[in-house]
Amino acid sequence: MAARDWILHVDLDQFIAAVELLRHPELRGRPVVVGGSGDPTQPRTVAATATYEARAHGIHSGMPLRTAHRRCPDAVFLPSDPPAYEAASARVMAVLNEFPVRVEVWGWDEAFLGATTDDPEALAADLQHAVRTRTHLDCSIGIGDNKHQAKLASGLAKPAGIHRLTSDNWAQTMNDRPTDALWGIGAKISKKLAALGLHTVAQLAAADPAELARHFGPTNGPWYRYLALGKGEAEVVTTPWIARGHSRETTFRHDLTDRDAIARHITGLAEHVARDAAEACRDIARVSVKVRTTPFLTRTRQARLDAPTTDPATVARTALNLLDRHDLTRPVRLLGVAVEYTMPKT
DNA sequence: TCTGGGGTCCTAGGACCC
DNA sequence: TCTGGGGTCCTAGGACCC
Repeated sequence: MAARDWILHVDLDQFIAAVELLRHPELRGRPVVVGGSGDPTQPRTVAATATYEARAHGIHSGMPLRTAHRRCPDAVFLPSDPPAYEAASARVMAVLNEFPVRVEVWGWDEAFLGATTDDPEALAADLQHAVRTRTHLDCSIGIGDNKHQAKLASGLAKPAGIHRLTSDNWAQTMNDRPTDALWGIGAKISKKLAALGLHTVAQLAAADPAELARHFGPTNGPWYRYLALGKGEAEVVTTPWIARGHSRETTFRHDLTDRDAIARHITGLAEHVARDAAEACRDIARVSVKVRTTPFLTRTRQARLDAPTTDPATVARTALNLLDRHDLTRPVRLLGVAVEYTMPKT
Protein backbone atom coordinates (compact mmCIF):
# COMPACT_ATOMS: atom_id res chain seq x y z
CA MET A 1 0.00 0.00 0.00
CA ALA A 2 1.29 3.45 -0.90
CA ALA A 3 2.04 6.01 1.79
CA ARG A 4 -0.48 8.83 2.20
CA ASP A 5 -1.40 11.53 4.71
CA TRP A 6 -3.38 10.70 7.83
CA ILE A 7 -4.61 12.57 10.86
CA LEU A 8 -4.17 10.79 14.19
CA HIS A 9 -5.84 11.87 17.41
CA VAL A 10 -4.05 10.81 20.57
CA ASP A 11 -6.28 10.88 23.64
CA LEU A 12 -4.85 9.98 27.03
CA ASP A 13 -7.21 7.64 28.87
CA GLN A 14 -8.63 9.04 32.10
CA PHE A 15 -5.68 11.39 32.11
CA ILE A 16 -6.05 13.14 35.46
CA ALA A 17 -7.08 9.97 37.27
CA ALA A 18 -4.24 8.05 35.63
CA VAL A 19 -1.67 10.59 36.80
CA GLU A 20 -3.07 10.41 40.32
CA LEU A 21 -2.96 6.60 40.29
CA LEU A 22 0.72 6.72 39.37
CA ARG A 23 1.32 8.69 42.55
CA HIS A 24 -1.06 6.55 44.61
CA PRO A 25 -0.70 3.02 43.22
CA GLU A 26 -2.45 1.59 46.27
CA LEU A 27 -5.71 3.17 45.01
CA ARG A 28 -5.73 1.16 41.78
CA GLY A 29 -9.02 -0.69 41.39
CA ARG A 30 -10.85 1.60 43.79
CA PRO A 31 -13.38 4.29 42.90
CA VAL A 32 -11.42 7.55 42.78
CA VAL A 33 -12.78 11.04 42.18
CA VAL A 34 -10.52 14.05 41.58
CA GLY A 35 -11.66 17.62 42.02
CA GLY A 36 -11.44 20.82 44.00
CA SER A 37 -9.54 20.52 47.24
CA GLY A 38 -10.55 16.88 47.52
CA ASP A 39 -13.11 17.51 50.23
CA PRO A 40 -16.38 15.86 49.16
CA THR A 41 -18.39 17.88 51.67
CA GLN A 42 -17.48 21.20 50.02
CA PRO A 43 -20.41 22.66 48.14
CA ARG A 44 -19.99 24.27 44.71
CA THR A 45 -17.14 21.98 43.75
CA VAL A 46 -17.33 19.50 40.89
CA ALA A 47 -15.40 16.40 39.85
CA ALA A 48 -12.63 16.94 37.31
CA THR A 49 -12.62 13.23 36.55
CA ALA A 50 -13.67 9.87 37.93
CA THR A 51 -12.12 6.43 37.45
CA TYR A 52 -14.04 3.64 35.74
CA GLU A 53 -14.70 2.14 39.17
CA ALA A 54 -16.27 5.45 40.28
CA ARG A 55 -18.23 5.73 37.05
CA ALA A 56 -19.80 2.39 37.83
CA HIS A 57 -21.54 4.23 40.69
CA GLY A 58 -22.94 6.81 38.27
CA ILE A 59 -20.24 9.38 39.00
CA HIS A 60 -18.95 11.48 36.11
CA SER A 61 -16.85 14.57 35.57
CA GLY A 62 -18.73 17.77 36.20
CA MET A 63 -20.82 16.18 38.92
CA PRO A 64 -20.87 18.05 42.25
CA LEU A 65 -18.53 16.34 44.71
CA ARG A 66 -21.27 16.18 47.30
CA THR A 67 -23.47 14.26 44.88
CA ALA A 68 -20.60 11.93 44.05
CA HIS A 69 -19.99 11.39 47.76
CA ARG A 70 -23.64 10.53 48.28
CA ARG A 71 -23.56 8.06 45.39
CA CYS A 72 -20.41 6.37 46.57
CA PRO A 73 -19.38 7.12 50.16
CA ASP A 74 -16.47 4.68 49.82
CA ALA A 75 -14.89 6.56 46.94
CA VAL A 76 -11.51 8.17 47.46
CA PHE A 77 -11.55 11.92 46.84
CA LEU A 78 -8.31 13.57 45.77
CA PRO A 79 -7.51 17.26 45.29
CA SER A 80 -6.88 18.55 41.81
CA ASP A 81 -3.19 19.31 41.14
CA PRO A 82 -2.88 21.17 37.81
CA PRO A 83 0.95 21.55 37.89
CA ALA A 84 1.32 17.77 38.11
CA TYR A 85 -0.97 17.28 35.10
CA GLU A 86 0.90 19.97 33.21
CA ALA A 87 4.18 18.17 33.83
CA ALA A 88 2.81 14.75 32.86
CA SER A 89 1.29 16.23 29.72
CA ALA A 90 4.62 17.77 28.71
CA ARG A 91 6.32 14.38 29.05
CA VAL A 92 3.73 12.77 26.77
CA MET A 93 3.96 15.51 24.15
CA ALA A 94 7.75 15.18 24.18
CA VAL A 95 7.41 11.47 23.38
CA LEU A 96 5.02 12.21 20.49
CA ASN A 97 7.44 14.81 19.14
CA GLU A 98 10.18 12.22 18.81
CA PHE A 99 8.21 10.51 16.05
CA PRO A 100 8.29 11.63 12.40
CA VAL A 101 4.93 13.35 12.76
CA ARG A 102 3.61 16.90 13.03
CA VAL A 103 2.15 17.45 16.50
CA GLU A 104 -0.64 19.89 17.35
CA VAL A 105 -1.17 19.93 21.10
CA TRP A 106 -4.85 20.23 21.98
CA GLY A 107 -4.99 20.66 25.74
CA TRP A 108 -3.43 18.56 28.48
CA ASP A 109 -4.52 15.15 27.33
CA GLU A 110 -4.93 15.39 23.58
CA ALA A 111 -2.96 15.97 20.42
CA PHE A 112 -3.57 15.80 16.71
CA LEU A 113 -0.80 14.30 14.63
CA GLY A 114 -0.20 14.69 10.93
CA ALA A 115 1.56 11.68 9.50
CA THR A 116 2.54 10.28 6.13
CA THR A 117 2.62 6.50 6.22
CA ASP A 118 1.37 3.36 4.51
CA ASP A 119 0.42 1.78 7.83
CA PRO A 120 -1.23 4.19 10.30
CA GLU A 121 -2.22 1.36 12.65
CA ALA A 122 1.41 0.31 13.02
CA LEU A 123 2.40 3.92 13.70
CA ALA A 124 -0.38 4.23 16.29
CA ALA A 125 0.76 1.04 18.01
CA ASP A 126 4.33 2.35 18.13
CA LEU A 127 3.11 5.62 19.60
CA GLN A 128 1.04 3.85 22.24
CA HIS A 129 3.95 1.62 23.17
CA ALA A 130 6.35 4.55 23.48
CA VAL A 131 3.93 6.61 25.58
CA ARG A 132 3.23 3.67 27.85
CA THR A 133 6.88 2.73 28.27
CA ARG A 134 8.09 6.26 28.93
CA THR A 135 5.20 7.73 30.94
CA HIS A 136 3.22 4.71 32.18
CA LEU A 137 0.10 6.29 30.70
CA ASP A 138 -2.36 4.67 28.30
CA CYS A 139 -3.76 6.44 25.30
CA SER A 140 -6.38 5.74 22.67
CA ILE A 141 -5.58 6.65 19.10
CA GLY A 142 -8.02 7.54 16.38
CA ILE A 143 -7.08 7.51 12.71
CA GLY A 144 -8.93 9.64 10.19
CA ASP A 145 -8.81 11.72 7.03
CA ASN A 146 -9.44 14.83 9.10
CA LYS A 147 -9.47 15.99 12.73
CA HIS A 148 -13.18 15.40 13.20
CA GLN A 149 -12.96 11.78 12.09
CA ALA A 150 -9.78 11.16 14.06
CA LYS A 151 -11.29 12.70 17.19
CA LEU A 152 -14.40 10.52 17.04
CA ALA A 153 -12.25 7.50 16.21
CA SER A 154 -10.18 7.90 19.37
CA GLY A 155 -13.43 7.87 21.33
CA LEU A 156 -14.37 4.61 19.64
CA ALA A 157 -10.91 3.24 20.43
CA LYS A 158 -11.22 3.61 24.21
CA PRO A 159 -9.79 2.23 26.33
CA ALA A 160 -6.22 2.05 25.05
CA GLY A 161 -7.21 0.96 21.57
CA ILE A 162 -6.78 2.04 17.96
CA HIS A 163 -9.66 2.80 15.62
CA ARG A 164 -9.83 4.00 12.05
CA LEU A 165 -12.74 6.22 10.94
CA THR A 166 -12.39 7.60 7.44
CA SER A 167 -14.71 8.64 4.66
CA ASP A 168 -14.80 4.95 3.63
CA ASN A 169 -16.56 3.75 6.79
CA TRP A 170 -18.03 7.03 8.04
CA ALA A 171 -21.62 6.43 6.98
CA GLN A 172 -21.61 2.82 8.14
CA THR A 173 -20.24 3.83 11.56
CA MET A 174 -22.02 7.12 12.18
CA ASN A 175 -25.30 7.24 10.27
CA ASP A 176 -27.51 5.74 12.97
CA ARG A 177 -25.93 7.66 15.86
CA PRO A 178 -27.60 10.71 17.45
CA THR A 179 -26.42 14.11 16.21
CA ASP A 180 -24.66 14.92 19.47
CA ALA A 181 -22.18 12.15 18.69
CA LEU A 182 -20.59 14.69 16.36
CA TRP A 183 -17.73 16.85 17.65
CA GLY A 184 -19.24 20.32 17.91
CA ILE A 185 -22.88 19.40 18.41
CA GLY A 186 -23.92 19.30 22.05
CA ALA A 187 -27.13 18.76 23.97
CA LYS A 188 -28.79 22.07 23.05
CA ILE A 189 -28.24 21.94 19.31
CA SER A 190 -29.05 18.25 19.23
CA LYS A 191 -32.42 18.99 20.84
CA LYS A 192 -33.16 21.78 18.38
CA LEU A 193 -32.26 19.50 15.49
CA ALA A 194 -34.55 16.80 16.89
CA ALA A 195 -37.37 19.35 16.97
CA LEU A 196 -36.83 19.72 13.22
CA GLY A 197 -37.09 15.97 12.80
CA LEU A 198 -33.33 15.51 12.52
CA HIS A 199 -32.43 12.83 15.05
CA THR A 200 -29.58 10.93 13.46
CA VAL A 201 -26.33 11.80 11.72
CA ALA A 202 -27.76 10.44 8.46
CA GLN A 203 -30.82 12.68 8.73
CA LEU A 204 -28.66 15.74 9.41
CA ALA A 205 -26.38 14.87 6.50
CA ALA A 206 -29.40 14.80 4.18
CA ALA A 207 -30.89 18.05 5.53
CA ASP A 208 -31.29 21.19 3.42
CA PRO A 209 -28.37 23.58 4.14
CA ALA A 210 -30.57 26.64 3.51
CA GLU A 211 -33.10 25.35 6.01
CA LEU A 212 -30.34 24.77 8.57
CA ALA A 213 -28.98 28.26 7.92
CA ARG A 214 -32.37 29.75 8.66
CA HIS A 215 -32.51 28.03 12.04
CA PHE A 216 -28.88 28.17 13.13
CA GLY A 217 -27.29 31.02 11.22
CA PRO A 218 -25.33 31.23 7.98
CA THR A 219 -22.15 29.69 9.35
CA ASN A 220 -23.37 27.23 11.96
CA GLY A 221 -26.31 25.71 10.07
CA PRO A 222 -24.40 24.48 7.03
CA TRP A 223 -21.48 23.55 9.26
CA TYR A 224 -23.59 21.06 11.22
CA ARG A 225 -24.46 19.27 7.99
CA TYR A 226 -20.81 19.35 7.03
CA LEU A 227 -19.98 17.60 10.32
CA ALA A 228 -22.67 14.97 9.68
CA LEU A 229 -21.03 14.21 6.34
CA GLY A 230 -17.80 13.41 8.21
CA LYS A 231 -15.93 16.42 6.94
CA GLY A 232 -13.62 18.60 8.97
CA GLU A 233 -10.33 20.42 9.27
CA ALA A 234 -7.43 18.38 7.96
CA GLU A 235 -4.56 20.75 8.58
CA VAL A 236 -2.29 20.14 11.56
CA VAL A 237 -0.90 23.41 12.90
CA THR A 238 2.39 23.01 14.71
CA THR A 239 2.99 26.68 15.48
CA PRO A 240 2.07 27.54 19.08
CA TRP A 241 -1.47 28.79 19.62
CA ILE A 242 -1.83 32.51 20.26
CA ALA A 243 -4.47 33.01 22.94
CA ARG A 244 -7.36 35.33 22.11
CA GLY A 245 -7.95 36.25 25.69
CA HIS A 246 -7.65 35.28 29.31
CA SER A 247 -9.86 35.21 32.37
CA ARG A 248 -10.03 34.54 36.10
CA GLU A 249 -13.17 33.79 38.03
CA THR A 250 -14.21 32.70 41.51
CA THR A 251 -17.26 30.87 42.74
CA PHE A 252 -17.76 31.68 46.39
CA ARG A 253 -18.53 29.02 48.93
CA HIS A 254 -20.91 31.54 50.48
CA ASP A 255 -22.62 34.24 48.45
CA LEU A 256 -21.27 37.78 48.65
CA THR A 257 -23.72 40.51 49.52
CA ASP A 258 -21.41 43.26 50.74
CA ARG A 259 -20.80 45.77 47.99
CA ASP A 260 -17.27 46.64 49.22
CA ALA A 261 -16.27 42.99 49.40
CA ILE A 262 -17.53 42.50 45.84
CA ALA A 263 -15.55 45.52 44.64
CA ARG A 264 -12.42 44.33 46.42
CA HIS A 265 -12.69 40.92 44.79
CA ILE A 266 -13.18 42.40 41.32
CA THR A 267 -10.11 44.58 41.87
CA GLY A 268 -8.08 41.55 42.85
CA LEU A 269 -9.22 39.54 39.81
CA ALA A 270 -8.55 42.46 37.47
CA GLU A 271 -5.04 42.98 38.80
CA HIS A 272 -4.41 39.25 38.58
CA VAL A 273 -5.46 39.11 34.94
CA ALA A 274 -3.38 42.20 34.15
CA ARG A 275 -0.29 40.61 35.69
CA ASP A 276 -0.96 37.40 33.72
CA ALA A 277 -1.12 39.47 30.53
CA ALA A 278 2.12 41.26 31.31
CA GLU A 279 3.79 37.93 32.02
CA ALA A 280 2.59 36.60 28.67
CA CYS A 281 3.75 39.83 26.96
CA ARG A 282 0.24 40.50 25.70
CA ASP A 283 -1.71 43.78 25.63
CA ILE A 284 -5.29 43.99 26.82
CA ALA A 285 -7.77 45.58 24.44
CA ARG A 286 -11.07 44.82 26.15
CA VAL A 287 -12.26 44.04 29.67
CA SER A 288 -15.35 42.11 30.71
CA VAL A 289 -16.88 41.60 34.15
CA LYS A 290 -19.03 38.57 34.87
CA VAL A 291 -21.46 38.37 37.78
CA ARG A 292 -23.47 35.28 38.65
CA THR A 293 -26.19 35.81 41.21
CA THR A 294 -28.70 33.51 42.83
CA PRO A 295 -30.49 31.75 41.28
CA PHE A 296 -27.63 31.00 38.89
CA LEU A 297 -28.24 34.02 36.70
CA THR A 298 -25.13 35.09 34.78
CA ARG A 299 -24.58 38.54 33.28
CA THR A 300 -21.57 40.16 31.61
CA ARG A 301 -20.64 43.77 30.95
CA GLN A 302 -17.70 44.65 28.74
CA ALA A 303 -15.86 47.66 27.42
CA ARG A 304 -13.03 48.43 25.06
CA LEU A 305 -10.04 50.23 26.56
CA ASP A 306 -9.02 53.59 25.12
CA ALA A 307 -5.61 52.11 24.46
CA PRO A 308 -4.17 48.61 24.90
CA THR A 309 -2.41 48.13 28.24
CA THR A 310 -1.25 45.69 30.89
CA ASP A 311 -1.48 48.29 33.66
CA PRO A 312 -3.24 46.66 36.65
CA ALA A 313 -4.67 49.98 37.87
CA THR A 314 -6.23 50.74 34.49
CA VAL A 315 -7.73 47.28 34.18
CA ALA A 316 -9.02 47.40 37.77
CA ARG A 317 -10.57 50.83 37.26
CA THR A 318 -12.29 49.68 34.07
CA ALA A 319 -13.54 46.54 35.81
CA LEU A 320 -15.00 48.57 38.68
CA ASN A 321 -16.80 50.82 36.19
CA LEU A 322 -18.26 47.72 34.57
CA LEU A 323 -19.25 46.38 37.97
CA ASP A 324 -21.26 49.59 38.47
CA ARG A 325 -23.31 48.64 35.43
CA HIS A 326 -24.36 45.36 37.04
CA ASP A 327 -27.43 44.85 39.16
CA LEU A 328 -26.03 43.77 42.53
CA THR A 329 -29.25 43.53 44.47
CA ARG A 330 -29.12 39.72 44.57
CA PRO A 331 -26.52 37.63 46.42
CA VAL A 332 -23.43 37.07 44.27
CA ARG A 333 -22.11 33.52 43.85
CA LEU A 334 -19.50 34.16 41.16
CA LEU A 335 -17.33 37.05 40.04
CA GLY A 336 -15.08 37.00 37.00
CA VAL A 337 -12.84 39.28 34.99
CA ALA A 338 -12.01 38.40 31.40
CA VAL A 339 -9.86 40.26 28.92
CA GLU A 340 -9.40 40.17 25.19
CA TYR A 341 -5.86 40.59 23.90
CA THR A 342 -4.72 42.58 20.93
CA MET A 343 -3.61 40.11 18.29
CA PRO A 344 -0.04 40.43 17.02
CA LYS A 345 0.18 41.54 13.42
CA THR A 346 1.03 38.56 11.27
C1' DT B 1 -27.02 17.20 39.59
C1' DC B 2 -28.12 23.12 43.20
C1' DT B 3 -24.73 23.30 39.02
C1' DG B 4 -15.98 24.73 38.49
C1' DG B 5 -12.68 27.18 35.67
C1' DG B 6 -10.67 28.35 31.41
C1' DG B 7 -11.11 28.81 26.78
C1' DT B 8 -13.13 29.60 21.46
C1' DC B 9 -16.38 31.07 18.07
C1' DC B 10 -20.93 32.70 16.33
C1' DT B 11 -25.25 35.49 16.33
C1' DA B 12 -28.37 39.28 16.76
C1' DG B 13 -29.55 43.85 17.52
C1' DG B 14 -28.44 48.60 17.83
C1' DA B 15 -25.48 52.60 16.83
C1' DC B 16 -23.44 55.16 13.53
C1' DC B 17 -21.97 56.57 9.03
C1' DC B 18 -22.31 57.50 4.10
C1' DT C 1 -40.47 63.96 6.45
C1' DC C 2 -42.66 58.99 8.10
C1' DT C 3 -38.21 57.00 5.47
C1' DG C 4 -33.59 53.36 1.62
C1' DG C 5 -29.65 50.39 1.74
C1' DG C 6 -25.18 48.88 2.87
C1' DG C 7 -21.14 48.54 5.81
C1' DT C 8 -18.87 48.28 10.19
C1' DC C 9 -18.31 48.35 14.99
C1' DC C 10 -19.89 47.38 19.59
C1' DT C 11 -22.22 44.71 23.07
C1' DA C 12 -24.52 40.78 25.35
C1' DG C 13 -25.49 36.27 25.26
C1' DG C 14 -25.32 31.45 23.82
C1' DA C 15 -23.21 27.14 22.54
C1' DC C 16 -19.48 24.19 22.49
C1' DC C 17 -15.10 22.04 24.16
C1' DC C 18 -11.66 20.12 27.73
